[in-house]
Amino acid sequence: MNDTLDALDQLILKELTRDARLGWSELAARAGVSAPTVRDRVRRLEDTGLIQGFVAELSPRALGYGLEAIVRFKPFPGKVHILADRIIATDRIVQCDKVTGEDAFVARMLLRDIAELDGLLEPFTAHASTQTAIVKSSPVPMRPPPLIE
Amino acid sequence: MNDTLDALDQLILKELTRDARLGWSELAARAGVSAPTVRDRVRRLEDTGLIQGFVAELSPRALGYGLEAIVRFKPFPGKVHILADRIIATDRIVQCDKVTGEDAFVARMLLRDIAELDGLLEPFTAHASTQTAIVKSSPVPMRPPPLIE
DNA sequence: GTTGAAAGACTTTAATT
DNA sequence: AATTAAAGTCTTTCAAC
Repeated sequence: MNDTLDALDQLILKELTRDARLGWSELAARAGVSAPTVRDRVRRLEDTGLIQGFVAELSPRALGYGLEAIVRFKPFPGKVHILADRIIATDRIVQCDKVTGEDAFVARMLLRDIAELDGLLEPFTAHASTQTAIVKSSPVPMRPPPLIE
Repeated sequence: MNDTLDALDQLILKELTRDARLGWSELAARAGVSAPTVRDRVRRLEDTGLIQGFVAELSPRALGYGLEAIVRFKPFPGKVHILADRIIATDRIVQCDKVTGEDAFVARMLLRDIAELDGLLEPFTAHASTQTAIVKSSPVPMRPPPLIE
């Protein structure tokens, strides 16, 4: 699965999870090795799938989404599949997991304001009951997994 | 809050949310403008806070985390603050939101295997009751917000 | 697996439209 | 606000250790 991360790999991952646009030479300087070396390491980390990709993170608030909600969906009998399809097709849902238990899906939904909530959930009323919680703050904004071997 | 995104901004954001390491010249070619122009746009998008940062995404599975759990915490009276502190200090919790309702915190936790669950929740038993759901799949892995103005 | 050096490609600045 | 051109810098390849 993963051939143990040495100190260099760990340093590279730490830097790239902070700033994915760091150049090879800057990364090399911080790591105390040559540019071709870090480039090689990163390519290997990508090839093994440990680095899944490099992405820009956008601010929902700056985009006009004033609210986030956590919505739990409890599917009606026989509706699990169509519910999943609807969730995937709803682009205001920016994250969703299928989980054990009665509330089969847990989703994160973006709202311009609270007035939008009813309308956004309406398409799901035929397929599931929902429970909604409004996000008041995010004590742990998405952060990288601890690096273990 | 945000001075409307024109077609160029939108294209740039779309590309950078797919590959944050794209070079200016490649981005410029895809957008049909010059390199200094895209560089300028991206700088402005960063300055306005719309682009929060560029990060490498790591694979929890490739790091040896075979399971993910969604844990809901219902704090005991007077324990909200210490609970929040413990959550923040737990690096296996890679995301946590404080939400409305009885289950004041909703967290995403990484587990090497199911045997770890009890031990990881044990430190919280003095401060909250918990409800745990195991992630079976992720129909919507974290994706960018829809771009609106 | 890592390095150093050279060629080539990219980025950045500044002047211009 | 975007472009061009030039200077500087970074990246990449490859031979060597």
